[in-house]
Amino acid sequence: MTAAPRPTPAELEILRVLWSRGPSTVREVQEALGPERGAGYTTVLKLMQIMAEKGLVARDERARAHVYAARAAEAQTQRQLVRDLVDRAFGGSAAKLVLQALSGRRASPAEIERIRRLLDDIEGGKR
Amino acid sequence: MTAAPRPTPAELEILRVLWSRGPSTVREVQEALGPERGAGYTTVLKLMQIMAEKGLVARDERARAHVYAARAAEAQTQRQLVRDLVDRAFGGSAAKLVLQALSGRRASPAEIERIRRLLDDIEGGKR
DNA sequence: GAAAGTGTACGAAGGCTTTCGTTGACTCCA
DNA sequence: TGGAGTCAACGAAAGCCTTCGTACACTTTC
Repeated sequence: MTAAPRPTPAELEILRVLWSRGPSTVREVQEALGPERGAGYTTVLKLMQIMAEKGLVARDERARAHVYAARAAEAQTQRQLVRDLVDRAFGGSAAKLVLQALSGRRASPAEIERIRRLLDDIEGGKR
Repeated sequence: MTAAPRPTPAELEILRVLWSRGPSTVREVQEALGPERGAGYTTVLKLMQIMAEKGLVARDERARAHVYAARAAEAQTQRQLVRDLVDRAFGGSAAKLVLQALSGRRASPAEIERIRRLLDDIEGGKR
């Protein structure tokens, strides 16, 4: 099992369900996706089968309804996606992306405080 | 002209050339992409023709070698891509993306200062 | 035990992205 | 005037993503 590839949009939706619900069956995921998504059962099944082949999810086949679990942690996948966007659209500058994300979008005071503290950490050496 | 769609990865590479060079011919773009990309001339031509159909670029056909120009400003496209990632991977929370982008990546002191000022602006009301 | 329900597996279709070969038009000389 | 070079246009191929119909296996229920 080499490095898992980047999830496609539909795959990412499924991963988000698995991250929030924990290990789940296909039916549970399909219902959690909600009606606005409207993906049929076999569509979700096929996607999750492919995800298992790709190594994005692990499959437990002991029960009749197989149980799937995300293989990478949410934060790890997010990091990968952010790095990808930074490289492709911001010439490798994470700071440019941050500026773009903060302008045009509001953040709560608590979140701003967290960001400030993170900036302090970065500036103050790796400590 | 409705809203231009999100550029694909290959299209984004071409847009980056157009943003940095300004209006350019296919040959200029193809050469600017560099050998590590290795896209053939007709490949780049086809991509740019499709981009013109999609409305991602404007085409000036007065000269024999048509001149293409990006239709959306770089910042606008970046904003679109960031919003997309925030929605798809961060549940709509831009702050979460920012935290993810800043950890794991270094930023220069000058950039950190710019981010701090932006946070001040946000916190201080729209002033 | 038959029928209904629930599950996996398989395959195929349609659309999009990327790639490039080929063709025909035009231009620039020598 | 004819050959070399440059260009746009077109079409097709290959691969991936998403969707779903169909088939088959197993379980539950009457």
